[in-house]
Amino acid sequence: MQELREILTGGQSFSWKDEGNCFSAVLNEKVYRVTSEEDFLKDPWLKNYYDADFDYSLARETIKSKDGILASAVEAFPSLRILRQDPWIALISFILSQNNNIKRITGLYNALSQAYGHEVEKGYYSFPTPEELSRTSIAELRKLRVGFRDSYIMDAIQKADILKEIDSLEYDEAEKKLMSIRGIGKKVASCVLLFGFHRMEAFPVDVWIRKVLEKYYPGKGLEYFEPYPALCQQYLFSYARFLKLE
DNA sequence: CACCAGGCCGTGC
DNA sequence: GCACGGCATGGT
Repeated sequence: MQELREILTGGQSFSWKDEGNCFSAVLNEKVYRVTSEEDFLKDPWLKNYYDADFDYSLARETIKSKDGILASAVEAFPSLRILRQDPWIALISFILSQNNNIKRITGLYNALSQAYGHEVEKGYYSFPTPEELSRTSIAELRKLRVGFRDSYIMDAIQKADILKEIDSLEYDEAEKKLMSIRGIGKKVASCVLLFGFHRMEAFPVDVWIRKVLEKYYPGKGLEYFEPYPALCQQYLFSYARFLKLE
């Protein structure tokens, strides 16, 4: 449970709710409830979502051998991984994420689900599709307290078809395409590419990563984290928040 | 009251 | 190209 908490509610996905005795999420038109890694492995859809076929133990060994900081991060969060989320969900999630905290991002995610998604099980709402969300307006979004992100969400709805092209594009082109949506800068684009399209070459730099890089990796370029930049980034993100780096 | 949170936009240089 | 303030909201 503690292992799963960081993966499911640590800032890469906002779909999961900590129910106390399990984690639940409305995905793939149903409510999933999990308490352990095995729960992901025994369901085909969840197994893919959990990125079960990737050799994380090999990656961990490689990353651990780089330096003491990464070694400590890997030890602290041994089972960390990159979930394979839905591109649209990742897009809106990380629009909500800017200048915001994880708790409130999750709250807004749930507010959108209740308002525009559909009830899959009593009290459990799916995240709205682009079509469902297109019923909203700037005024309604403001009522849900999304703040200045309202116009960003509206533009993302308009340009949702962009997501269909991303898989066929090189990273830089895909990034540029996503950044043509209002409110999508380099950081949000990298999160969408990583968490929504599983582009493992992504390296999202947020305030926490910025602090880690300044403190522990001054002067180092991102090539230092090859061949697992995204995983290194995720380990450092969790570790920085764990340490409450100042 | 201040400052911050998985940032981005517009402006000025 | 880079630095800066503004931006909605809720928490500390």
